[in-house]
Amino acid sequence: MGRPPCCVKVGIKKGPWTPEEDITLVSYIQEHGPGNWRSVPTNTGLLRCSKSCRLRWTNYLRPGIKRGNFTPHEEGMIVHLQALLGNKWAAIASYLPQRTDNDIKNYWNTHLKKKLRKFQSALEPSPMAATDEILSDSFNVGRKSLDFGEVTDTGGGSGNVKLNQSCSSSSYASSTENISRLLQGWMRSSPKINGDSIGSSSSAAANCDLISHGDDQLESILSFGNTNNNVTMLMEKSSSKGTLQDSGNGEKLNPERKQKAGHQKNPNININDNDNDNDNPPLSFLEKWLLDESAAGQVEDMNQMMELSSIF
DNA sequence: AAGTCTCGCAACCGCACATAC
DNA sequence: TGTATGTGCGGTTGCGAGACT
Repeated sequence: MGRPPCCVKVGIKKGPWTPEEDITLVSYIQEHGPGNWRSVPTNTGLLRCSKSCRLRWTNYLRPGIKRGNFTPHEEGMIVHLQALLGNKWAAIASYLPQRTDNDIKNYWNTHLKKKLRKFQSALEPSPMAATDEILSDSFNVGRKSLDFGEVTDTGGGSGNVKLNQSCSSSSYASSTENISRLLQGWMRSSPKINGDSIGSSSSAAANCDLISHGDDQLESILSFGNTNNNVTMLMEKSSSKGTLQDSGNGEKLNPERKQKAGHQKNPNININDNDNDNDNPPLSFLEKWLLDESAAGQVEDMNQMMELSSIF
């Protein structure tokens, strides 16, 4: 017996959300909090299915969502994490609390994947390599940093880069941003809504406690791209608290799915709060590695980049 | 100026997983 | 134990805007 649809399709509205629908949804969530999505359409009168309401909230209306340009540092983190975790967008998004998995997924598919592919073909020109493409592209292997968008070296040897992208929010996006902004105060004053907590430095890394690993750990991570996405190697070295378990046979890796009690999105957040109530818990090795400007912000080492991009 | 093409993003779809009964 | 239900996730699609011819 197949799983029934999440909602009766008849009379369900599809397509883009209107500002009025957004306001209705936000007002309801302000009053009742996120969750119990099944009841949202009936209680609000929205002609949307529950999944659509949840998606609209988590991907667009949820407070704290950052839209627009991805910074070079964010790009670097995404590249690293994608090489490390594969297409586990929710897990990757847990490291970028202001970005949604959908945003990251879209950005990867439309920008980063393309650029990494070009980068790889520039480094490993095959007989069939599209030479014209390489020549015409602004990508330059000899440059100090990857050309993610229009990256300009600010000089001074600092390694800082400026990113000039032409991303722009639509006027409608602006209106929903305003809706989100209206919610900021509510989020601050209301009891913690675990699934939507943002800005915490604790994240999925809390699940894979990699603190206190040495250079060999880094070596494992860096060579990850050549291991057919088998996380076992990495996790073998982690402590017993590690909950990322990938048998290398496609078994679900995402720690969120192991922590769905209470129907919380991103349960990784605050997952170790019982151990340490400090608002700024020590960064795990992985987090330190990811947040390290020299590693994630500019990707200086071309050989390292080769390994990361070898998954393509 | 008009038609066509390309690209980016919001939203949808189907499946997987957890839980309640 | 099996079924129903709720939710999360990743892949894909379709539309609109801008670029191009």
